[in-house]
Amino acid sequence: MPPQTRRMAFPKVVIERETDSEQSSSEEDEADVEQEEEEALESENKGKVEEALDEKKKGKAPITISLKKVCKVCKKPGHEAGFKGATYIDCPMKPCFLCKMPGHTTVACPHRVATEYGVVPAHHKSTRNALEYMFERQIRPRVPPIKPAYVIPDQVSCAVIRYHSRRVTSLEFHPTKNNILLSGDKKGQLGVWDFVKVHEKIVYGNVHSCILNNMKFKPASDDTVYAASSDGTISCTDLETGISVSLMNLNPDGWQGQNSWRMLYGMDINAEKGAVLVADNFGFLYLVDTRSNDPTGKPILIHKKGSKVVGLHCNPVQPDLLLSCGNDHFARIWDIRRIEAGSSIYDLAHSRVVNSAYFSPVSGSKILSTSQDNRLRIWDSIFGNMDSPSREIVHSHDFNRHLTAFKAEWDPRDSSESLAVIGRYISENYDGAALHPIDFIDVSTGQLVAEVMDPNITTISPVNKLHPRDDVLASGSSRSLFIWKPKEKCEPVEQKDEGKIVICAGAEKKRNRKLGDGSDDSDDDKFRPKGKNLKSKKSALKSSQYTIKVKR
DNA sequence: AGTCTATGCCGCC
DNA sequence: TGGCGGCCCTAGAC
Repeated sequence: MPPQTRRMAFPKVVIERETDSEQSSSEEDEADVEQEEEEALESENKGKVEEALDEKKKGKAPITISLKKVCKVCKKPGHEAGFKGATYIDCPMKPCFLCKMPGHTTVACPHRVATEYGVVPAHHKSTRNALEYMFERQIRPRVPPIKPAYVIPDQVSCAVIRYHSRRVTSLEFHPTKNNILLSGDKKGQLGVWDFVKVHEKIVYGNVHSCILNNMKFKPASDDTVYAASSDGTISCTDLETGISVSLMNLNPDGWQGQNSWRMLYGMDINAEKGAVLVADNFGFLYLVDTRSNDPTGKPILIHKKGSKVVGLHCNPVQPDLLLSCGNDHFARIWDIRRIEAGSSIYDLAHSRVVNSAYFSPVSGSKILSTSQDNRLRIWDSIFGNMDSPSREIVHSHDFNRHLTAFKAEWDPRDSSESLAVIGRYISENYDGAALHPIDFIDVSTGQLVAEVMDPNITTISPVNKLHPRDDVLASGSSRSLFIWKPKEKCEPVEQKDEGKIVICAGAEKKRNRKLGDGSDDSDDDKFRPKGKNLKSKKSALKSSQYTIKVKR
């Protein structure tokens, strides 16, 4: 149908109509709808129309009003993208949102249909070098041959605590007190929560003035924690007293503009050397002696100059091996005994920003990296070649703003070093609710072992930490914290052909995508799941039968 | 219910 | 090489 002109009395108002009749998806009487639209438009645009007439008198161009349905994503007519209920319809003009390849949409993406499809098999190259020789001799014997059964925390244990006023950026379990979880937020506050006593929590508000990016306990000192922040300082906080001292301040002269303001992101501790290692947003690494609180040597450029170094990790077996990752699309391995700009042992290339990279927790022989290109990568120094990843697993965690960066983390208790946990960005339509699961992935096969979700948790959970000693998962989602435990008191877990379990608490109710918050805005304790239908912790726990459903 | 926004990276010019 | 606009499912405050 060609564009029509309406109402000859207003000759220069051009209405463009939907031309693609195939797209008429609705059973409604379209003529009526269009009639209404026309009337509405007419009255709405009367002013404009008069203007148009005036302008016409002055000899100006006519106004064109489009009634075409236009895709919100690509702005082109003929199709629509966006949520239909709880299912997101991709724009066919864009590459797949999940794997980034053209030719299909997310719904049809082979990686979504079966995650193992996206796994690149391991290389079996036999190149030898000093690092591999060391791993073979010292570490290989420690790698257990048998993979134990996974214990997946699957049930929200003590619901929600919401004491942070901004989104959660960092979580850490206490090294000896099993019930204590530390949390840091975008505002720089440090929370200490006893998640068994639930109501016992402390929030230290003066530790940092902006984003608390990383924290680590001081070795052999249970109640002292270091934290690195975008305010450019390293803090050392006594958890009992809340007294915090600054180990280093990279912005002693205060704000001199964003070109000079230094922010600290990656941090780890080398216990042997008694050093805190931190890295900034300009590509530099700093070593600080924990006894003297003085920097050791000069800052060292370890990533592209001017780029953010977001992660540092010392090898659990060989603490002199340092792993760094950052915005220059690389993760790099260093020997801190001989570290200088350009002296990296390996440069692990990624196609986009690397959110995190961690050595495996037991042998330290594998590396798990999370990149903004929607892929998890496994780099295996024993069976693989560090020139390329031994596994690439397509997984939705690409989001560039508003959320804390997703980081895949190893299960610290999995001696086979194959289980990883990471939150998922893309939602799953679960009984009409769009939920964002927390994924447990067997990185040795690429299989999704479990997707953990709860209808009360409608927000994305980018921050996840598995307990080093218990079957507990802590999640940070927006401003809230969640503690998950295994479903011991519930029905036995059904397991069907794929072995892919959807774990869900109180999922009987159908809900809309937007559940709403249902809470006031105070920063008081909110020991309850979110959601309008659940007003209190008591009623929430009562109403939840914590059934398990198996996804086919 | 609608509007606004804090903000990070990427690609374009 | 730098500045600027644009984003695919944000979350929460007004």
